[in-house]
Amino acid sequence: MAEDTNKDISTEEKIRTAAFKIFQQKGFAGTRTRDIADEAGINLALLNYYYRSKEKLFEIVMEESLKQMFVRLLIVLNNPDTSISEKIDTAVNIYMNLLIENPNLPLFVLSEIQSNPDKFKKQVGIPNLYMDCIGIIKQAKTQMENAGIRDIDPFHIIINMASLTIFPFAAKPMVKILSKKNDNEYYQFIEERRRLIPIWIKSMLGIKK
Amino acid sequence: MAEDTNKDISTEEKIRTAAFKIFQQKGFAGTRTRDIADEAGINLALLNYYYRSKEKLFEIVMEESLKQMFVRLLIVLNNPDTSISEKIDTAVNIYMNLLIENPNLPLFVLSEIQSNPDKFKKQVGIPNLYMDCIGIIKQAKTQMENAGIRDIDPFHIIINMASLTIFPFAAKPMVKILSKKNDNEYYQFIEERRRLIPIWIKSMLGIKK
DNA sequence: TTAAAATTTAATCAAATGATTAAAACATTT
DNA sequence: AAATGTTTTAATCATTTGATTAAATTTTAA
Repeated sequence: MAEDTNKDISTEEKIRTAAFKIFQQKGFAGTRTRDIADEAGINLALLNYYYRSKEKLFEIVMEESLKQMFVRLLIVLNNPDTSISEKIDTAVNIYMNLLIENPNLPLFVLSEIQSNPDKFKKQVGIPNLYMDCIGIIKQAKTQMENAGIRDIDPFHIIINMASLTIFPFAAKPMVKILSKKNDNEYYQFIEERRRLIPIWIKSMLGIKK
Repeated sequence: MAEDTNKDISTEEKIRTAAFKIFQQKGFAGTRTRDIADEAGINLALLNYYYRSKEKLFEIVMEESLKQMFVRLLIVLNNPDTSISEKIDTAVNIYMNLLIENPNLPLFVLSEIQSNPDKFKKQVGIPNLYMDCIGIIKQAKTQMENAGIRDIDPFHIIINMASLTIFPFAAKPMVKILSKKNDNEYYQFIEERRRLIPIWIKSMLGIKK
């Protein structure tokens, strides 16, 4: 049962917020609508009154989660006025901020796709992403050639940035256990990475500064 | 329903194999014991006859999955007769092999821990891992100092290797969609990474060869 | 071959869970 | 205030699902 603050927050919004929290934590199959109702502090029937079904509510959470995963990033990467180096700095920073606020987000999205691959083939938003990605890759390629950067598929670089940034969040409990770090130390470790990842990526590319 | 081959494979083993496949794909909550029974081609009651409960069977799968995730790696990293450079090469290779055979393994382990963190705090095997990890870090530190490698927490390097290697598998469907690769092209991409990741890691460390 | 043990099956149970319903409480409009 | 529309509640339904049972079948041992 969540705290009963803020009467001014609508029931609909309370359910939405609770659904984000519980779905991202437990996944679709592991979430009971009663968990969401409890977390939101509302009667179970209200969930179906406002959102019709568990599936419908889940779709809203998933669609918004997918957007969060990509929208900010694509804006940065699509900006034609920034150099590769600047793109790397900004992209890592905004991703770090996103993940610090939503640590469960990537594992939620990825494992829902894994457990039900067909369902997400046609997921809204994804088709557009491909076109954007093509553009970025092309732009990166020419920029990299112009800067005399050693020949490498730019898609590897995007995956490397995502890997180095996202994985430590996806593996948070594992990382904490293996390194015997408490929450503060873990986030200190993350902040070190915020500084280091752009350096690493650039050293991979052979960029000096 | 799976193929009914090999009468010589015991029912117990058929259930075990099916449980690995389904649990790793769908997770604990998303798996119905009937799914496992169907996949194994056996009567549902046999699952409980041999393994007593869904939980018991899951624990076996999870324990073995955790072992797979670490055992091979720790043997490589703990070998005191190899240089950092050799350790990196071997570790990436064995992990790639593991992941190509079990692409769903990392996401399964990580998301089960995420959805039920308390349950795995005391998981067998994990406590020993910490001690091993300490040893590796220490050895790496002295080796890195001796080799004049720039000062960096060796734990970052371990996390970087894991990130660059594991993430593209955890995000396989995403990677395939975003890059419009079919399965062959995806695995070609993975094989490129098998070659590139050790190079990248070494370039992060300032190792030339 | 026969008796005992192990394995397998079909049928069923009980609890969990997504969803609905009808009535109650509350808010808004006239 | 009365009527009307909206939101909330408690109770209940129907399905799914993990587990059990008792009988049937197969295997093993004597």
